[in-house]
Amino acid sequence: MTSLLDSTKDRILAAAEELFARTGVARTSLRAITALARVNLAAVNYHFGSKDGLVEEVYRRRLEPLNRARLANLDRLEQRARKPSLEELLVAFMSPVATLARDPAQGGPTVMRLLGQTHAEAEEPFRAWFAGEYKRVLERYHAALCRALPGIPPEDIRWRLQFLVGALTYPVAERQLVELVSGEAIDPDDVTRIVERLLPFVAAGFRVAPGKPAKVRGTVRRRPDLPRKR
Amino acid sequence: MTSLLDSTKDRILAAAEELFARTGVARTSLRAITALARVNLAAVNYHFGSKDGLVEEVYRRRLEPLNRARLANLDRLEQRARKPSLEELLVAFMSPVATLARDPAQGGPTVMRLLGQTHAEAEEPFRAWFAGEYKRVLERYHAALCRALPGIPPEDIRWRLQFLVGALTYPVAERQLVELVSGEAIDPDDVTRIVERLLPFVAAGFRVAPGKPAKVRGTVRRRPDLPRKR
DNA sequence: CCTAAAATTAAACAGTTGTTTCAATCAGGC
DNA sequence: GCCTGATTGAAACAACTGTTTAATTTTAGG
Repeated sequence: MTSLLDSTKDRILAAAEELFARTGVARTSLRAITALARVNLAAVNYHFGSKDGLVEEVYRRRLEPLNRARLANLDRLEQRARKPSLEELLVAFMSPVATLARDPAQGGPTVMRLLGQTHAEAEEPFRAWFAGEYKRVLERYHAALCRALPGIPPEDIRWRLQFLVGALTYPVAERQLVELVSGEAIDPDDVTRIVERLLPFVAAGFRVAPGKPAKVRGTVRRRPDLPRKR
Repeated sequence: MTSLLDSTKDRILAAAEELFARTGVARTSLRAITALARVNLAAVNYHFGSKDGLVEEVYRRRLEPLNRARLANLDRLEQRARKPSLEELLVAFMSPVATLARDPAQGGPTVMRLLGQTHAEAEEPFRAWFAGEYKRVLERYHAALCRALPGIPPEDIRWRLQFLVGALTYPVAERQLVELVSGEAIDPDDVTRIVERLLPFVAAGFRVAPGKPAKVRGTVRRRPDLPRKR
């Protein structure tokens, strides 16, 4: 994975990405990173200024191409003659994730767990940048989806976009947990399969008429404080 | 939120939950917790043995009632005469989340971010317990959903359950980010609204015929390494 | 009221964290 | 060759981490 010819900077990025994805940013020390990269400890601060600088670079390296691809796909769909279908829009949004996971040079399967951690991990000011970029993408897709689904209120489409992101991010990022629960091991290349399975699911969800605010009655009963069995 | 009459143990749990949800376990120090709880530093190790012990207790306190409610709801549906509908099953699974978020005594809105962090944060051996409990719940719902949807292959239902969990967890846990992106502030009580909006979405997704393994062509183009503008 | 257990306190522990320093080494242009 | 700037190296820095100690206070039962 880490070629011996790679520069110090590249080796640090690769090692950091690997460890961030595996254990999270907070639990990963610079010493663990530099040891894995076979690089001097001070190299991180020299090349990236600080740990935060490294974190930002690690994430930016993966998120930028992802967002760029999503916007490029949308551009391509919109400059055609006929207006894009729901399925085309969903594929345009989801497929770059599969592509990233398929290409080792762009992070490969590892990058997916990294993406999942983004939401939980991100701290200011990196979070601000991330949210800004992300917002741009979601806004454009929201507009396009509204045109493709004139029958659905824009507010519902906004929520459904969030559902889509959740449904896409979770199984792809939490591979480990999903495997444990489902029993079956997940092939790294199967991010593509996940997207294929997800497509009809969310497409149907986007098209359906939104429910009127019915009451979803809660059902968690309070328990009197029983003596806890240990 | 933290009553002055609460015991030391309760105050620690409340403070820890608050900080874990806000910044994550790894980034939360015992000193930050004990300061917020207005309690001596050593109290954590005295009452919970270790930080890990505290973490486990914090999560267990919220996850146990959630899973218990989900199973109880399912029991109730299954011991009726007619077999439960898809919507009934989905409500049984989702509504406890809304109930927890509505009741401050059971964690209130804060607990939702905590749940979202569970997946990213959990470390062994706590992760093992969590995955085991979770698996039991998902297995039972999987079986029930298969009966309610005899036309859909069990494997697809398993995946769709994962999608459901993702779609439910993400917007509910990442309130902060969702707000930032969508512009509109989210009312804490609106976890109920989220569940209401999510219900028809996932119901339609569960019912639709699974797509055949069509190719979802990737669309992330590699870029030659342009000089990075700084 | 006395006493034994439970709970709280302040202080120190050893280990790890990100960062800095400064000398040593490397690279390429003249 | 030599020199200048970029890079690497080993060591130390202060700040912070979870945990432990031992003395003290509080609590409850006879």
